[in-house]
Amino acid sequence: MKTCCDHPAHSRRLIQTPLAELTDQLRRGSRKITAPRQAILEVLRRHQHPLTNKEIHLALGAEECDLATVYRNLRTLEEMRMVARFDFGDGIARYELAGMGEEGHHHHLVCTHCARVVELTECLPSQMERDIAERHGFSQVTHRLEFFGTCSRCSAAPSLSKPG
Amino acid sequence: MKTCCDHPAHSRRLIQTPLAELTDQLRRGSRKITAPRQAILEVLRRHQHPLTNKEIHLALGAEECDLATVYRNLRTLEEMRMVARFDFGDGIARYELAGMGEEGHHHHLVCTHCARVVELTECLPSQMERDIAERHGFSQVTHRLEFFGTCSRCSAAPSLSKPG
DNA sequence: TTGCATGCAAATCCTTTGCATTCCT
DNA sequence: AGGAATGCAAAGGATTTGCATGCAA
Repeated sequence: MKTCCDHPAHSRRLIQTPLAELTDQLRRGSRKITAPRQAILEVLRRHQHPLTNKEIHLALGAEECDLATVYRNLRTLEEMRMVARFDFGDGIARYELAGMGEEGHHHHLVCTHCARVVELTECLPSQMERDIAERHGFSQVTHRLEFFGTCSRCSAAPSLSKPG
Repeated sequence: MKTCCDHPAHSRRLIQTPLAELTDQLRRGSRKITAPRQAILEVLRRHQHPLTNKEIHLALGAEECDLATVYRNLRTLEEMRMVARFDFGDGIARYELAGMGEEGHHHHLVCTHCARVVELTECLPSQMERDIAERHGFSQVTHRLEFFGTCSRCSAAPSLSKPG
């Protein structure tokens, strides 16, 4: 499988939306194209696996902006649906560049020992969400689904494994 | 449907494991039967829908113990699998008394406007988890699944709805 | 008796916010 | 120009932890 970056702990198919298209989305949302914003989008484009605010901030390197700006922008980008937020159960928000519509939707399998993350293509049976919405009179129903377990490396050497 | 308490925002089937059985589980886990511990279990038994640490602490009433003790106990109970922790995406842990084994496993449908919570009986296709585990060489795979949407009351009067 | 559990207070960590300033559009 | 975005510092809120004391086994 083609991997998104050097990080051996992650593997997923590449989306690689051109930066120009991302800035267009900002424009269409009446958001200003600022240096921090572009830098953050570049980081997300380079590392297409779930990143925390802190990790994004670190990855900015020379393009560094304030950590608060990272938080503010990720929130904005989430509202604009340009990024997707994931919850791995540790109380820390993680973000990924969102694919267009349905194509982008996916879930993860997370190793609870070494934090290795595998992107999954599987999802719920398509009618399940609709059934649940209808049965309980809810609208605009979405879901959050993540899998957790122990990866092969960690079951082999429980204490030796390190992320990456 | 039989409801677990007066709270109109929640409805679920009752489990009502006897307190004696719960304290037995503590004993089997070599945990001491203390007043705070029993009081917390009583609260969880009375309100069988997801509660935050703070809510549990409030519900203790006269049996009040320190909030830190609530946190410590919920963590312990989670490790012992006596309670299940849920993530509703707001960064606050919520707990429910766990049913025995498979029977207890369930998911929720949460209204993102008024926080109404509906317990669901639906779950993933039973082989899906096994397939994913096998395909990626993971063991002991579990999952977290929650649904979010707008309940009928909130779509009718978006701004008037209040929890409960 | 013996250590696990608790209370209290302080510390952590993630995240948000107020405000003056900067800078896209 | 004018409003949105940023930097900086401080605040907020959930959760954890150190330590002396208390209590179940």
